[in-house]
Amino acid sequence: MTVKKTTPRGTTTGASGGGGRAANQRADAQRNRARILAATATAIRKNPDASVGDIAAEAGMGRVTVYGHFPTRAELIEAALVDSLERGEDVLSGVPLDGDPGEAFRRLVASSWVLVDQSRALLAAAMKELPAARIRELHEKAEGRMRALLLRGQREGVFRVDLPVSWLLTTTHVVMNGAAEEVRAGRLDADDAPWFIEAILLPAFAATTSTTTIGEGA
Amino acid sequence: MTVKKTTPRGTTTGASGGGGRAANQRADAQRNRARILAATATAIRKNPDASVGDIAAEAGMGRVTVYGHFPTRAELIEAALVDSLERGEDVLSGVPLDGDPGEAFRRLVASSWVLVDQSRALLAAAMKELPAARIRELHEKAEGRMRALLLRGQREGVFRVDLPVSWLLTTTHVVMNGAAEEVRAGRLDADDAPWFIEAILLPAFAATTSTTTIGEGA
DNA sequence: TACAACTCGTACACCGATGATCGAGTTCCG
DNA sequence: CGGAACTCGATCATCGGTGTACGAGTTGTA
Repeated sequence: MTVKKTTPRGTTTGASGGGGRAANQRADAQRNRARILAATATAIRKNPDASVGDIAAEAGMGRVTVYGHFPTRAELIEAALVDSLERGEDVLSGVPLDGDPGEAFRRLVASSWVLVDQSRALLAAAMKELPAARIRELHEKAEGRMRALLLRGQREGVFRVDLPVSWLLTTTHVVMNGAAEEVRAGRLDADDAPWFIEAILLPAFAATTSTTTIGEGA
Repeated sequence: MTVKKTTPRGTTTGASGGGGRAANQRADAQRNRARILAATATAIRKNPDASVGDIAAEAGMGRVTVYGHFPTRAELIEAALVDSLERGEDVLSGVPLDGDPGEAFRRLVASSWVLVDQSRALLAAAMKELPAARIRELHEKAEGRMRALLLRGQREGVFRVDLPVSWLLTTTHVVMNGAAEEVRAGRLDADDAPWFIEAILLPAFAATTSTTTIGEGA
């Protein structure tokens, strides 16, 4: 009777309850787990649908070893996304959101931009592998923060109220992603991106004070 | 010695020179070709990476028949995109672009929106299959039109000049795509979309009346 | 009407990715 | 130090998609 050899411990550990991190793993196993997660992010960034083999190569280890940590490709992608999002939370939670909504928005966008640029490929990959509900669930916190800020801006008369917050939110996402794409394509310098994004979003979201609209319909 | 049976005639007909359309095809073959193209669009819309089998099923015909018209999956996707783009050209070329740039832009966006909504999935699929250069080449005409309009708007002082036209163009694309995505997700009514798009883009692109540009180079 | 064009189904070879298994080597950790 | 945990490479079965081949049936067109 031979005992199971491969498969460390952690993987996703049941998960059910709270975020019970890796229980009793050996130190180097944890290190490898981290390396796999990092490799996943970069591999996916290079090629949106990289295989587990590609990822393993990127991490500099055997394909089976990766399977030892994550039973399926889907769980691997999810873990990588979760990791990336958690890391992002650490940054975003430090951004002060009080004071002028416009200024706060600007700060939040500047910080978010970097994160979006890093993990959007991962997110795209995850969208193919995971149910949409799970994706939304993971974004909940970051999205809630931005939504709350936009809402406050509306209440204080700084942001326009003739458009629903959901659309402002979508626009924000979309413009940031567009900037990321332009950077990736080499058509935009990464350092200029935050300014380009602000330059679009701030006037677009500004409360219509003295009707600076161009065409003016209705 | 049996003669080749399958494979109609047309496919892409050498192509080299001009756009020599289907030469001597039987009437029903042409009809089927059109059906395949349409099915490709709808199938891809349902599932971004639908197989040739899926497409054939959508068209209500055998998989081999599809291969009879298009030798490879890539050529099928390309043909579908070309067809979709040509159809779009017919619409877009009818939009009057003279007069106030803001108004013209609004008209162009409204017309483009529908087309984007219809063929963006196809475009996404094509991006995975075709070289980026080919994609750009196919968009050349539509993109050129929009670019020229934006440029005129800048020259006439209606659109801001502190951002490059390329970025305005990207923003336009991205916002329209975002709207399409929201519609697909059921979070936005298709009829409202054009207004939502304008509402964002027009103030975002408007010339900064009080010239307080922040970055302002050169 | 008769031929050629076209369609259809089945079947096959090929490829790449997934996920499991085994056996042996290596490394951590008590 | 010694056993357990972990890594590694090779191998295998499986699955799904692509593209090809054949043979027979069906339909447009001269």
